[in-house]
Amino acid sequence: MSSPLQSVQGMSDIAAPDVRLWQRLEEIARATLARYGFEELRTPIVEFESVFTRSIGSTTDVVQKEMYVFEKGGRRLALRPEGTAGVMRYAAGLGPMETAGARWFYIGPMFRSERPQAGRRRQFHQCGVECLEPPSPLVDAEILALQVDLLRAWGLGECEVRLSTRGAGADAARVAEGLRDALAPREAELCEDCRRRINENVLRVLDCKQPACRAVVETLPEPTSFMDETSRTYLAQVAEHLDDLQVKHVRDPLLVRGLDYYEHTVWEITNSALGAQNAVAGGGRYRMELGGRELTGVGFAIGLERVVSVLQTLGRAEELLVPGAPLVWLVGLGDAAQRQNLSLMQSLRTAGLTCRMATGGSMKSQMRAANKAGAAWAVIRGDDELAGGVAALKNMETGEQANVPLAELAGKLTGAQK
RNA sequence: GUGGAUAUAGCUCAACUCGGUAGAGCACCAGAUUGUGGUUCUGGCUGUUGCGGGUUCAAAUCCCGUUAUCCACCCCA
Repeated sequence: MSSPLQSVQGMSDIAAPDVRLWQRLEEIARATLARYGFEELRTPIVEFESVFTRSIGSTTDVVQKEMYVFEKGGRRLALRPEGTAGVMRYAAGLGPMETAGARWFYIGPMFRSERPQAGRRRQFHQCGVECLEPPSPLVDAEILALQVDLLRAWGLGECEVRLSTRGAGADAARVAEGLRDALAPREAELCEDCRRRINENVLRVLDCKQPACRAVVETLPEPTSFMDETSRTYLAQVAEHLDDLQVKHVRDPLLVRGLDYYEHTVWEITNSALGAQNAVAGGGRYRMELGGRELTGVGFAIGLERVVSVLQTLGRAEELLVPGAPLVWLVGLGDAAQRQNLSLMQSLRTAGLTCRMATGGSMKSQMRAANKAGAAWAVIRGDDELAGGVAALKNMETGEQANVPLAELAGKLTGAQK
């Protein structure tokens, strides 16, 4: 029986101290993305189901078995399983002039009903970008370089960029047909799944891990060999620009991306610090039709849980955190002092200080609380101090203590903070 | 969705194999001549053994179910 105290499977709370790392990662992301000219776009978490089925593809696993779908007021709604579809739904409602040079980014939760494991949650978080500028190898390279730049800014170590192309226009159909023809005589050698994939989604066969299937795949012609010259040239230019930008990458002709809307350049970034789910990020160029408008763009998504996981494995999470402001702890002896400390605490906060107090307990227990909270200063007041219009200010690190006139207290503390 | 492992105090774990109503460390709280934290010493508190059912005189322990967690497959970030 599920307890009302448990969170839903695969959906976890992010509490302190971890949440501080998340905040820092988001802060770094916003600063980095701003330098590339991206504006944040906050789209709803719930969309009409069709927004996803039409763009991601109704035969993909993400849509078929992983999407949270429900009905409300006779409408089929879904929790977003990824970010691009919602952004494109927004873009499709704008005029061509407004989308022409659009650069948007998003950070937020996504939902896929998969079995949780290392690096996989049912509610997970992605940071992604969408760039709707006219297709160009220059833009693709820039976006990929941005992604690598961001991963570096977060402090991830070695990441491997695998690059490929889906081909443009009719190429996708030609590749599928070419692969089917090549596979047809060898169907008997393939696993059950792959025999099904030949018709449903032939690219998936390339991705199969079964030894028998791999053996067959290795003898196949490269998918790019079925493509038009322009697709191959486009990929070569992207690779050249990446070299110019000193972004290391490897060609991986077998790279398959799961969503239907990709065309042209696609890539995936993996990190060896992760377990089986070693993809930390992915991206590519895409095209989709929504509401009678055709939209093309290039974008990426980064799995934040996986970034956090890499940083923790590498032991680099700690160094990302910036220390908080010094804490001032007010200690009061007796009801009168406690009451006046409440007001004093507020005025210190108005002066910009970070303050707390305990509402009860002996002086000893209040001092213990101050120490436990990591306070830098203790402001101590009892009857003597109240009568003298002073407070005893104690440096919790050195143990030094001196009486300070109330009027000078805030100035002294803010001065000590520098 | 499939498979394997796991679930005991706030945390990390012991007791389970060979049933006899749960222990340790850390943490927490309080004291150590009455207004001072961190170290030390002394004392104290803590559990529907995940949940539900079954077998038994007796279940943390054996059996079934269920929920969650971890890991892998599938797929993806």
